[in-house]
Amino acid sequence: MYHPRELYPSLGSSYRLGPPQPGADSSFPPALAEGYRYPDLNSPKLDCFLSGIEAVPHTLAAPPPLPTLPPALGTEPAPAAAEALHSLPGVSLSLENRELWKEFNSVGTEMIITKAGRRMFPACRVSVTGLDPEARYLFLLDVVPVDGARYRWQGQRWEPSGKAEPRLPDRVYIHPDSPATGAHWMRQPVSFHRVKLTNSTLDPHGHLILHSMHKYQPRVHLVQAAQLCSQHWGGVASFRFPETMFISVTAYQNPQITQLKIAANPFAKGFRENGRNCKRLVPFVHLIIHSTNVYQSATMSQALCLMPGTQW
DNA sequence: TCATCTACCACTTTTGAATCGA
DNA sequence: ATCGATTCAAAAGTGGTAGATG
Repeated sequence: MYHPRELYPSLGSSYRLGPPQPGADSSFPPALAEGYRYPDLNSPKLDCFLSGIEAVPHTLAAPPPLPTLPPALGTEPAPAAAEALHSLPGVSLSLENRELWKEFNSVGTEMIITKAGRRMFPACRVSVTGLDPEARYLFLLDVVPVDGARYRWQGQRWEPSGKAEPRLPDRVYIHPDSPATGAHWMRQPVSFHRVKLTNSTLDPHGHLILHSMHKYQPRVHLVQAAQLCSQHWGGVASFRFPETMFISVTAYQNPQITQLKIAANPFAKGFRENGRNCKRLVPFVHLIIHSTNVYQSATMSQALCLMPGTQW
């Protein structure tokens, strides 16, 4: 498996999202840095959806609805950080591959969904601090609609094009390490790269079911509990990161997203250079791939925007 | 006619079993 | 007998594309 550090050595090992420390880089506002906690997400509600564990061990029934999310992709300011009613005091989450997400979000992230299930790229990868090293926790991820609209690619940008499809039965992905001790979760970043998205409403594999051409927001939930089916919860905290919003598609609409995926995803190397599959790869992206120095001096989106005479 | 979806392709990475040597 | 390193084939994950679908 790959790691952002391997893809972008210049970015370092993590991207702090917590409130800036004195003297630290203050380019990230605290509200954005903190993620977001949902005030009405509490233990009893989570208890009900965790009772749905059946044949698919890592997929659950619907989580409770959460407060209104920003309606636009990457254009709204981050919500102010809010403490959950039954939160885990002192616990904070940071998005490890935040810079990569920001690159995609600046263009308008799209995620392919297929009948068989498709992984997310970038994947949600988070670091957690403030857990009780001895206590046991569950790490969950779900994806919820951002608004009530269906979207259409209009050649240059995404625009609402009608009412959203009826909301599908929500599913929750449980990180396979769950339950594990706080020490385990804090030891290294927690990756949800195995999460798969599908548009099959009858999906039997436990993938997260989405509508195509709709805008979604991943959420990460942390639950203190000794077992998956525990009836006793020590606390719950939920987080979302605005830069991880995306529009689900069955085929990429924005060519810039295609180029970013090809450039950043190791599995798409076959489309980068040489070989049959490099037809659509533009020259400047070749430059980005082959020259670490070029990428270090400009972000991917900057490079794409600066590409002279490039037709997308 | 058009937008969207599906199946298949070639390519790359990941995974795990088998093998070997210390 | 055990352990770690290496090798290799199969499985899984990519975007592109042609054709199907509504």
